[in-house]
Amino acid sequence: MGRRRSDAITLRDVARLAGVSIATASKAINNRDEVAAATRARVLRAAAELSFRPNVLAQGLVAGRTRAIGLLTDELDGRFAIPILLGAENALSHQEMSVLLCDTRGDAIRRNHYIRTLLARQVDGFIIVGDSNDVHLSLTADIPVPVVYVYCRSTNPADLCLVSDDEGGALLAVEHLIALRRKHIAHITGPQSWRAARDRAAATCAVLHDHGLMLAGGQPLHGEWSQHWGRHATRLLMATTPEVDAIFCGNDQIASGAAQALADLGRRVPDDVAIVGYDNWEIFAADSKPPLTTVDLNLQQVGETAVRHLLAALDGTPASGVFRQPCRLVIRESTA
Amino acid sequence: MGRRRSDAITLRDVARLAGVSIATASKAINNRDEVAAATRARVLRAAAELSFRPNVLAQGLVAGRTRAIGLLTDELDGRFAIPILLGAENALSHQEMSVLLCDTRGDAIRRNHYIRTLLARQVDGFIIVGDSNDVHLSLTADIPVPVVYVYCRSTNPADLCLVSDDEGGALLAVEHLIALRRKHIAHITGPQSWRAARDRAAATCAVLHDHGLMLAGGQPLHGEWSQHWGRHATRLLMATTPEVDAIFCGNDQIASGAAQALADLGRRVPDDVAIVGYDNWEIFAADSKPPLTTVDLNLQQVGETAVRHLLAALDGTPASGVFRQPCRLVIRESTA
DNA sequence: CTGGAGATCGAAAACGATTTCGACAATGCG
DNA sequence: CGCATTGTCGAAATCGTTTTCGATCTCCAG
Repeated sequence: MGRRRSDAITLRDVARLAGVSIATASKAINNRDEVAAATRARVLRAAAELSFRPNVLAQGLVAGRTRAIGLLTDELDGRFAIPILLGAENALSHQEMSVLLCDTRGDAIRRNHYIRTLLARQVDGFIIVGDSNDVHLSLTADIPVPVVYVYCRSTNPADLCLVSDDEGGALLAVEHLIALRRKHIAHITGPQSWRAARDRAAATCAVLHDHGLMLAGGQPLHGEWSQHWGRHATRLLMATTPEVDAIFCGNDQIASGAAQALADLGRRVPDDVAIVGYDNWEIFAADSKPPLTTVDLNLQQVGETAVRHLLAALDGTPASGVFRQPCRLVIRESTA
Repeated sequence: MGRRRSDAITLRDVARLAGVSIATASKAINNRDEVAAATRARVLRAAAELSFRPNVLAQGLVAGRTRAIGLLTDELDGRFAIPILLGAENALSHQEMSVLLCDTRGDAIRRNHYIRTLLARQVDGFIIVGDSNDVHLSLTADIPVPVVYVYCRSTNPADLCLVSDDEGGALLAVEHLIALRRKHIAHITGPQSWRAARDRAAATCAVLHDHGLMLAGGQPLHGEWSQHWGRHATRLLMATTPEVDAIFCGNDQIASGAAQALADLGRRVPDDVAIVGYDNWEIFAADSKPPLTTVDLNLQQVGETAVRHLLAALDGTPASGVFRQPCRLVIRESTA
C-alpha cells in the first residue's frame, strides 16, 4: 500500500547522505548558484540514490514554478477534445504552461474528483469540454480558479462559454450548395435529442427558405451519427425523392455513408449529387471517396480562445457570456 | 501576470475573516471533525469569498491525499492513447487515483517539460505511450517514480515495456482466413518504415508458409495507413492477381478501403474475397460495409496492465522486461 | 449545585521545504 | 605580507499548513 509516513524521503535524508546541510542540498537541487559544482553533483547523486522527490510545498506559489491548466472532457473518443487540447497547447507554447487532460465520462462524481485532484495539484484554471448537447450545471462557484466552458452552456449566465456557431456552419454549407445551383437539397443528420442536430437542421430550413427553396424530402432525416445511418437514409431518400441533387450531412461519418450509398446506386458525386459533411474529421473526410467538402469547427482556435480567456481571467479581466466560434467551409471533391 | 507574493491568500487570511484560529480553519476546510457545523460553514464561506486555495504543502505525503499517475503520449489523434487511458482509469476505479494525460507530440523537450510539471505536482508514476515504432530512450534514470513504457521499447532492458503481440495478431488473422479455406491470401499494410507493419508482414508470411501456402501477390503491399491506399492497392492486386480470395489488412482504414474497392469491382465480401482488418477501431470497423472482422489490440487491458505494474512498483515489487499483450480476433461480416 | 462527559477551539509544536545572512577559506593584488 | 574580493556553505529565520494537546464551554444526571 501507500508509503507510510516513515518511508517518505525528505531533504534532510539527502543532505545527510551527501554530507551537507539541508540548506545546501536545497540550493543544489534547485539549481541555484552559491554551490560548488562538486557539491552539487554529490547532492544530486544522493538524491537520485534515495529517489528523493521534493514535497512541493510553497514551490507553486513562492518560487513561481511552472503553471498548468486542467482540461476536463466528457467526450470519450477524443475526437473533439484532442484538437482543443492541441489548440490550447499552441496558445500556451510561449508561456511555460502545461495542459493536463482528464476524462470525466460525463460523470459528475468523476468530474468533481478530478477537479479536487487538479486543484490540489495547483492548476491555475480549467477548461471544461461538454458534449455540445445539454447545459452544464455551473461549477464556477465551487472552483477558486477561472473556468471556461467549451461546447456546452453553463447554468450561470455569468460564466464564460465557447460554443460552435451551428447556425453559421449550416449557413456556410447550404449557401455553398445553392451557389452550385443545386435545387433539391436534403439534410441527413444525427438524433433529434442532440441540440446541435436540431439547431443545424432548423438553420438549414431557414436558409433554404430565404432562397425560396424547400428542404428536399420535406424534413430533416434524424438518425444516428454513423455511416450506417448515412447509407440507409440515403437509400430511403433516393427512393422517395429521386430528384435530390445535394445532401448536407450532420457529420462526416453520415456523409461518408451517403457517398457509399450513392455510388452503389450509380449516382455520381458530385456530378449528380453533391455532398457536404460536418466536423472536418480529417482522417475520415479527406480520405473518403470522394474526399468530402465539410464544415470545419475550428477546434484548435476554440482551444486557443479558451486559453486566452483563461489567461485574461488570471490577469484579473475575466469575460462572461456565450461566445460563438465561427466555422469554416473546407471544399473538397464531393462538391468540386 | 502571475500573482505576486503579496496577493497569495493564506489560511491565515481565511481564519481572520472567519474569526477563528488557523488551526480551526485548517480542520474545517479539511473536513475533520472536532469542528462545529456552524463554524465550518463560516470558514468555508470565508474561504470561498477569498478564493482561498491551499498551498499543497505536505498534503501529498503527510495526509495521504488523492494520488495520480501521468500518461504521456506521442500519439496525436488519441486513437490509441484514449483506450489506454480508459483502461488505466478502470484499473484505478477502486483506488482513489487519477490519470492525467499530456500530449508530448513526440517531442523530447515537451516530454521533459511535462515530466517536470507532473513531478512537481506529485504524480506517483508514469505511463509513457510511444508510437509502437522506434525505441524510446530510457527516461527511468531521471524519474524518481516508477515508469511503464507502452507501445515502445526502452533503451534500458531493466525498464518495463508493454508491447502488442504483432506476430500473434497476424497469426490470429491468417489462421482465421485459412480456417475459412482461403488459399490466396494477400496482405496490404502500412509503410515499411513502421516496425509493426514489418513484423506483422513477416509473421503473415511465416504462418502461410507453415500451412504450405504462399502470400498472394508474392509480397506484402506496403503503403500508407489510409483508406485511399487500401482502395488503390486492392485495385492493383485484383488486376494482377485476380484469384485472391482473402486480404489481411494492416489496419481498419486500409481494410475499409479494400472493401470499397472490391464492391466497385463487383466482388462480394466475404463470399468472393474475405477481409480482415487490424486495430478494431470500432467507429470504423463496426460501421464499415460490411462490418469488418479485425484484430483487437486489447488496448484497455494494456492500460490496466500498465497500472497494475505501476501499483506493484509502488509497493516495492517492480517488474522489468518486455511483456507482449496478446490480441483478440473480433469476427464480423467481412469473413462471416 | 456539583461533577463529569463530550464537544469545540486555539496555542504551540511539527513538518518539509526555501531564503537570508554571517562565517570562513581561497584567491588576487599591491 | 596585508587586505579586499569572491566563492561556498550552514545556522537560523521564515513560510503555509497540519497535528497535538490542553483549556474552555455546554449539557445533563445525581
